[in-house]
Amino acid sequence: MQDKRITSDDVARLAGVSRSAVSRTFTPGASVSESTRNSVIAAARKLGYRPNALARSLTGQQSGLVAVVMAEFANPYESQVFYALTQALQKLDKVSMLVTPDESGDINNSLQLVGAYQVDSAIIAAGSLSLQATQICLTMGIPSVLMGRDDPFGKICSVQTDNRMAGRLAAEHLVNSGAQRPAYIGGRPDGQASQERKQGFFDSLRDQGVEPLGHCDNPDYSYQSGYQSALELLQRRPEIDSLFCAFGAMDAIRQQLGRKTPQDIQFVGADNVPMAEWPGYQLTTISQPVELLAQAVMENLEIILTQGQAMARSRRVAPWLVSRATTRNA
Amino acid sequence: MQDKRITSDDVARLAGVSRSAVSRTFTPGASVSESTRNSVIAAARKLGYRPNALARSLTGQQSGLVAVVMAEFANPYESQVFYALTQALQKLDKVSMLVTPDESGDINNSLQLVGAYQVDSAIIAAGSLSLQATQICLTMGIPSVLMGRDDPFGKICSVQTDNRMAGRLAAEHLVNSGAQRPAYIGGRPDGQASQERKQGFFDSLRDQGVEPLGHCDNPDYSYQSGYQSALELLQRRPEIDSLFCAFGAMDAIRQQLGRKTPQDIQFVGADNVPMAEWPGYQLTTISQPVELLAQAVMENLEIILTQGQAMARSRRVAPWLVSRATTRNA
DNA sequence: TTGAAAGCGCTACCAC
DNA sequence: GTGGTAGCGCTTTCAA
Repeated sequence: MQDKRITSDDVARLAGVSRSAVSRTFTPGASVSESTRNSVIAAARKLGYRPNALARSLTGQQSGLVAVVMAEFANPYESQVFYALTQALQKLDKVSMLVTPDESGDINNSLQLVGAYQVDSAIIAAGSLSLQATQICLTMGIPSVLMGRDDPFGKICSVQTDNRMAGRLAAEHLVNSGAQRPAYIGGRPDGQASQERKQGFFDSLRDQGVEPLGHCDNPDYSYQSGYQSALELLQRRPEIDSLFCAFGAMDAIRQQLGRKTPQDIQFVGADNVPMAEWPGYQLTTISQPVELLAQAVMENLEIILTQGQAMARSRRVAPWLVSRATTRNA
Repeated sequence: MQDKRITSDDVARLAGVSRSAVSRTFTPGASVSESTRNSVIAAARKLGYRPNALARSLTGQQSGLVAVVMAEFANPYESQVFYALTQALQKLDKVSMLVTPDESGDINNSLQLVGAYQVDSAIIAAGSLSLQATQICLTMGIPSVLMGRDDPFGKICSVQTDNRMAGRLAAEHLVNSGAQRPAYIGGRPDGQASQERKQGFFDSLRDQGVEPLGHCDNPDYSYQSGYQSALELLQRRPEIDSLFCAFGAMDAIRQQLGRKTPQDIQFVGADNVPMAEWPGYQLTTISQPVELLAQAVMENLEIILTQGQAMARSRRVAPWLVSRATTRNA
């Protein structure tokens, strides 16, 4: 119920020391005598004192604020990533600030806004917006890490899933399960991740002596668009017996075309979204190693902040196969 | 590429005015002459200046930071809410800070952390954790708004969906569609929202002369638990011909029990999650009016901040029926 | 090890 | 309407 904010001055007075002493007590690795430290801690606890992070950052310290730029939250994968990032940051006593484009789809205003909060760094995971966001962060002088794609200009480091490996894992699983005529339905044709997945998938198939039967992209990686793409592809090539794809495509084939799994067709999902393990789905998927990605981002952030933007290297995180019964109960 | 941060001093110098003039230019409703304002704006633009929000908040201004306390992101409804809140805050030049419990499920440390950032207020939507969070925010002196439940102590205001109305809408829809033996599968037995929904549902049924056939709760409102509950209920009362429930229950009945819709059984979903409109589902649902809820929260925040915690009143936001083809294509 | 004092960038108050 | 100045809470020299 304390109405007034407790300042270091209050603590100092109660502890009978100077403000400097209080500050030192809360500065890791500063030089304070045991007795001083103890009385300060005691006074601080009694008063419920916490250093004002805003005031601290004004003295040249890091603010502890990290911007997370994301354009999409509809896809559960995105929100999972955001949650994981926030958790990881919290563990380092940092705080995430979500930055989203405004209604017109523009990211600039929002970035300007959080820029005013002196964020130490930015994590850019905004899909199609990421290039623009990267540019803006660079000109604002905010050290940044990209997620989910490379920086085509090679200016900043990135963290992403090893998509080729994801493709290979999917291919191996399908072939091991007896697939003979596999196909791929991917995301945006211009999406780096989708391209890499496809490449890994096809490479591995050929290595195993299986000829991939076809592939198609879906314009925006949405459920609907995957649904459509799958219908078209399967109408063109009805002999396809297995697919590496996302949920939309799978539902289309099972529901619209009435194909049964695994008798008629087999699937590996491209995203280990929570839905994949629901009783109705039980879909074998390639995991998106969200926590590991977040961890890798934290490590790069650390490097960037202490040694500079140039010292951080891009990183790939290995996904793995999550094997589940592929049959639907219906 | 500018490396040094631009301060109001820089702008003042370039514009040939004082720091005060710069400050006034960026203070809505301050008194500056047109000519001064213009030259300041020009200089600021040229330098890429934005007032430092952290420094500003040190002068007694509001920080513009708002904590959003949430315990769950797995449920797409939660992340939708967070996104909507962030967007709404951004529109008011405010920034959201997500606060989540740490790995041990404790919210205190996280709250302490963001408390150090002098948040102006907190939005508490943490389900089962919200009572604890509310308590902590109160003792830290952070004005708060609850989402999705009432404060049992009546200390702070809340914003929530009108759950009784949701229940009534569902009942009317089912009866209009010819339902005779409806049942309800809800969330946590202790959950206020679920209880209210049930009450509205049953009241409306009785008003229409239809006797509800049964109901059950599911312990944690998860997909799995709804799935189980539905199987049990339907085994006990196989004559049930319609349900107001969530996804898990619906999938269980269609897939596990093989009941067809709408011939064998009809559904109204309790959440208008994105999935509801997927081609595979096309489920009629009660909307969760997320944007309106966010808007209502903003309005309460405004009241709290300007007139004090006590002046804000709890608010109910009306949901509506989203009617879709209830048949699955399969 | 300690305290006094300067200063981070900003706004508010005060004379002009 | 305008500029000087004090001060927000903190960390960090610098003497002691």
